[in-house]
Amino acid sequence: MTATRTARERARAELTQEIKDEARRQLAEVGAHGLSLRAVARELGMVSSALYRYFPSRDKLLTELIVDAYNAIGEAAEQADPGPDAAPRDRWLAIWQGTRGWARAHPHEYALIYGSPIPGYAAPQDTVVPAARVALALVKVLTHTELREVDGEVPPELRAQTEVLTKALGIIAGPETTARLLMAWTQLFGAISFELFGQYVGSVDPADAFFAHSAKRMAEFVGL
Amino acid sequence: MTATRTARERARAELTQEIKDEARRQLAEVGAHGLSLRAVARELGMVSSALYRYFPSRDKLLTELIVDAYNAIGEAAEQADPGPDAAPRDRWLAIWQGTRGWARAHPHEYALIYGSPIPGYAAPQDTVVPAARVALALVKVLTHTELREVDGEVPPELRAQTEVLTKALGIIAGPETTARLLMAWTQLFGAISFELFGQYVGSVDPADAFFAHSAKRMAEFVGL
DNA sequence: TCACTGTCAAGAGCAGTGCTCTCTGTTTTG
DNA sequence: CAAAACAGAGAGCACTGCTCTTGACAGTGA
Repeated sequence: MTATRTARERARAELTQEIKDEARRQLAEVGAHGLSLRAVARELGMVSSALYRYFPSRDKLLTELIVDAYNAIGEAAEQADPGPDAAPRDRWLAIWQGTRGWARAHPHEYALIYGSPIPGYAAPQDTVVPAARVALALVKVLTHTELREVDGEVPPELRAQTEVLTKALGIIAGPETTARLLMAWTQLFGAISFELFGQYVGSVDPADAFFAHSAKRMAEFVGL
Repeated sequence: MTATRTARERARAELTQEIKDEARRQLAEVGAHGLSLRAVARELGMVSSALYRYFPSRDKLLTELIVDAYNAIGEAAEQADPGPDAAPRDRWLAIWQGTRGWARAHPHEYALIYGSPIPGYAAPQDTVVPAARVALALVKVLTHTELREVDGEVPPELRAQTEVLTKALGIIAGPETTARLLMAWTQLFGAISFELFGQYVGSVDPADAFFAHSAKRMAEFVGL
């Protein structure tokens, strides 16, 4: 019956989760490169070949970890947002801080999604939606908010791209604003990556003040 | 004699170079993670253990490749600069384009230096100076140029950091300008990373127009 | 109750890895 | 010319991802 079947499936789901947890733990210790199925199995008290019942390959396991990480950082961004009642600038800053906070708490998972792509590994379509969550959280702040209009010419090629984006996201904003939003998005993750990957060592280290300053300036920059 | 000694040493230097070249070739094919000493040795027609006469470990080889990559991208940036006779905005844009051009031509070497840090690998002091070359090229455009003064409060913590930087770099610029320069530097590499690491797929792809636009906006942003 | 079926873990094995060691042959040096 | 320094070869260790086969077990229909 379904009862027994679910019992089995529940055990399976639990072990799957345990494998991912242990893999995440190892990720934090040795990085994506050093993640070893055998070591995960060993830690879980099972033999390596048994893991292949749950994940067809090391890459598939990594893919799941990647999707989880995208969702986790996206959720962190969304959770940080105080909501539509707060001042837009405060929301913007909170989302930046929330995103950075998660990244600092999970540097190896962050590196997994925003670091060097894993060679021979193509991001499956599953990652597209979770990957956009942080950006969407930022976009949400701009909607139903009066934006200072930003001026500037946008070349036709870029204008076409921004128009596709505004349509897809359902935002009412000119090409220049959309382009600046993309720049802000780039700045956010550029700053986090530089901080986590050690590029700020020797210049802005610790980066707290600089990060908050950047968030503020980029808010102005997009017209918030 | 020095002649004979240089004969041996020259052979050694040549083989060292060949090893690095082959390693770079492999890097482009399989990435840093897949770089294999055995495969390099095989391709060079020698046995793996012989490589250890030239590089004490795989990590040391990687370190050399990293330093080389920093120097190469720095040189690309410097070469792209049309020099002090050109208009500052043109110089700025050219440096951005030159940096991006090198990165696109050597994505795996770029990933090596601006991607996820290699776990268990600490960047040696040797990388600090080469790592700053691109930033210095940008700074050079600002010196001896009349900057539009940019306004904005800078919190004391960040102000202290910018003051250390302006002293070290010998630039005459206020804290806000320096902070904005740091943001531009972050934007430059954030955009290149996003492009190479696939984050722009589905939004600004190809990124040529957006990149040029970003360069222009960031030039204005720093007061150029 | 009994045979059948699907699931699971275990173990051996393959081809590959970084790295160390010892051995032999060559080149350089005193 | 003998001694010392150096170069490469080869074997070997402990490890990796992954495949294939084998034996044990749980649930199901006759």
